[in-house]
Amino acid sequence: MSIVKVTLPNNSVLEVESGATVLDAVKKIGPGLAKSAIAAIYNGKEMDLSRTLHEDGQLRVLTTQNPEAVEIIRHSTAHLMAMAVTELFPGTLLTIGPIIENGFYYDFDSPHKFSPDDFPAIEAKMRDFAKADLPVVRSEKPRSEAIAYYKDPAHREPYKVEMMEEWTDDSVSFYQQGPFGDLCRGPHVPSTGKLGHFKLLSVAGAYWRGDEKRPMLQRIYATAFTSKDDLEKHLFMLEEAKKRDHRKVGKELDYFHMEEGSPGMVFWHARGWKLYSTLMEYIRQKLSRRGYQEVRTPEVVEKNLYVKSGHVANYADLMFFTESENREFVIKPMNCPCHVEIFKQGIKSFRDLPVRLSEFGKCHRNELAGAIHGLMRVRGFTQDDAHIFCTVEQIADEVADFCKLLQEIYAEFGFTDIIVKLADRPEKRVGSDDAWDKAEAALSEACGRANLAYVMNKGDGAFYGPKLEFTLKDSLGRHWQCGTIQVDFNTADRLGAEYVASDGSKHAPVMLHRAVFGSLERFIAILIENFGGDLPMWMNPQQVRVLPVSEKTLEYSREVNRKLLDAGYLSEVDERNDKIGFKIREGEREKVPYLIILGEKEAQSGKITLRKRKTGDLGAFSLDEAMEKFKLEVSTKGG
RNA sequence: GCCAACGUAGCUCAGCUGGUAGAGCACCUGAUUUGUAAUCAGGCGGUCGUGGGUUCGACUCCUAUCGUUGGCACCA
Repeated sequence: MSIVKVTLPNNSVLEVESGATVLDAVKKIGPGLAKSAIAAIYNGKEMDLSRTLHEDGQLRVLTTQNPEAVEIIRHSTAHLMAMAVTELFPGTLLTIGPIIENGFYYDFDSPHKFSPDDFPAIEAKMRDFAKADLPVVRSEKPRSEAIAYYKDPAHREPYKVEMMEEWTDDSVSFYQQGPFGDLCRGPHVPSTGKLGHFKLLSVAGAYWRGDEKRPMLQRIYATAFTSKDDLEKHLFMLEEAKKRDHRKVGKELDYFHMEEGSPGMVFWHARGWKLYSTLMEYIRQKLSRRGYQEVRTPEVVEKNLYVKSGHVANYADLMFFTESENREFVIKPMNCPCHVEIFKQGIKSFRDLPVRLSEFGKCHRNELAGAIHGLMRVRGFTQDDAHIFCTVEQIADEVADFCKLLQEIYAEFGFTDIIVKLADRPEKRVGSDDAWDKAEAALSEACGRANLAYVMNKGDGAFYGPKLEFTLKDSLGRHWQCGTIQVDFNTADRLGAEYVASDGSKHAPVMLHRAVFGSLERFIAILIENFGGDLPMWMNPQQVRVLPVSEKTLEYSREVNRKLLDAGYLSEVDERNDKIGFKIREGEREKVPYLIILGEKEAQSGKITLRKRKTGDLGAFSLDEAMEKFKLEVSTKGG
C-alpha cells in the first residue's frame, strides 16, 4: 500500500494509506472534527467524506462553521425533502433539486397536488429521517446501467432517464439514504443526522426544463441553514421584507391603487403622483443639460407604423388594438417608431447628429395575466425614454456617456447593488449578423470605458438589437430590469429614416434606445421597497407636518404652515382634535420626514419644535433655522 | 398563458363538520384642550369577488368566471 500525503491548512502533513477515505484522514486530525465534519475540499474540489484518497493533496475539512457548508446542507436537505415526499406520496416522480440563493427547491411530477397544507407532514417526515441518522452512501454506475435501472418499471424515473440520455459521461454517481436514492453529483453530508434546520416555504408550478411546451411540474421551495439561529434570522428577514412591499406601503401611504376592472393599470393618487412628477422633473433637468430634446408623441397610432417597424410581427399578442373609420390603430406599446417619425421631418445632415429625443411616453402592453405584478409589471406605464440617432462612429461615446449618467443617477438614489447584463442576439431577430457583431461589440466596449462589469445574458436581446440591462433588486431580492441601452441598426432603416453624410450619400442613422428609470412605475416600486417607504425629503410627497398641541395653537400652526408652503415645502397641518402623542404616531406611521410640534411654549417664544422621522425630538429652532436645515437636506438629497 | 393558494366592512382579519355575519383600526357624533408613537363614550358601515348549481336553507359544498398572491414561461 502506498502512502498519500495530505496537507492541512496549517501546513502540517498527514500520512494515510492510499485508498483511505477522507473521513479516515479527518479522524486522524481529531475525533471532534470527524464528528462535526460534513464534507471536505480536496485539491480545490468539494467531496464527500466517504471518497477515497489516492494522490497527495491539500485538505480542508468543512464543518457547519464554514460558509461553503450551507450549500451542501441545502443540497442534502433537498434530497431529504424528496425522500419524505416520495414516501408520503407514492407515484411521485423525481426531476431535479438544485440549490438557489438562500435555499433550494425540488421539482416533482406527482399525482398528488401539493399545497402548503402538506408542509407540516413533509417536514415531520424529514425530521424523522434526520433523527434516524441514515448514512448517505455514494456509488457510481455506468451511465447505460443507470439508464436501464431507471427505465425498469420497478424504479421508473423517466425524467432522470431523459437527462442521462443527453449526458456524455461514462459513469454517473448516486446517493442512497435508506430506501431513497437519487442521481446526483454531490457532495452530500455523511448522514441525514447532520440536517435539521430547514423550512418548506412555498409550492409553485414550473415547466420541465423551463420549457412551456413541456409538462408542468410541481416545485417546492424551501430553505435550510447550518444552525437554528441562522434559519430563524432568515425567516425573520423574510417577514421584514414583506413589510416593505410597495403594494402594501403604497396603499398605506395613499400613493396609488389598482382596480379589478382594469388589471395592470395604475390609479395614481395625489401623493403618488407628486412623487412621480418629482422624478420626471429630476430626469428633465439631467437630460436637458446633456443635449436631449423632450418631445411628445401620440398614444393611438396607425397600426402600419408598427407593422413596418416589426413590432406587430413579434408582439401582436401583447398589443392593444383599436379601430376607427375602418382604419386600424395600435395603443402605442413603445415610443421608438414615433420618434423616428419626428426624426424624419425635414432633411437631416450628419452635422445634426447625434439627435437625442426624449419623451415621458405612456405605453400600453397587454401583458399576460400571470406576468402582472404590482407596479413592477403593469399594462400601462411611462418610460423615461429617449432615442439617440447617431452615426456608427458616435455609438461608443454615446453609450459610454449614458452609462456614466445612469451611474450618477443611481448613486443619487442610493442604489449600489446594480447588476449589469449584456443581452446579445436572440434567435428571433432582424438585421444582418454583421450589424449584430458591431452592435454587441459597441456595448461591450462602452462598458469597458465606463468601468462597468457585466454578466452575459445569452440570447436575451431585443429583436432589433442587443442591450445592456441595468437590474435592481426588490425587497425580496427579485431582479427587475430598470435602466437599459440598446443598439439598433435596423429600426431607422426599416422606417426609412436617413441623414446626408459628408460625401452627400444617404444613410440610416443608428438608434440607441435608452432609459434610466425604465418604467416610472417600476422605479417607484423599487424606490419604495428599498427605502421601506421612508423616502428622502427631496422626493417625499409629504415633507413637513405641523402638529398643534391643542386648538389653542391652531392659528399659530396655520401661520407656520403658510410660511412653509410659501417657501415651497410640501406641508400640512394636522388639525384633528387629538392628543399630540396620537398625531406624532400618525406622522411617524405615514413616514413624514419632519414633524413640527407647536404648543403654547412655542407660540409664546415664536419658535418651533422639530421632530425628525425615526430619530425623535430635535429641540427648539426658529422657523428660519429649520428651513435652512430643510433646504440643505433637500439640496443634498439627504435624509 | 401555465400550476397552486387565496378573495368576508375603507384597512387588517375571525367565522368549527351548511342554519342565515363578527372584532380591532379607520370614519361620523359627543365629551376632553391635550407636550413627543394610540383620550373616552356612542354611532354608521358588508346582497361574504361575480354568475350558475346542489339544498328546506350556502360566507361555508359543486361549477364557471374575474381578480390577487407565490412561482414558471414571457418581458419590444
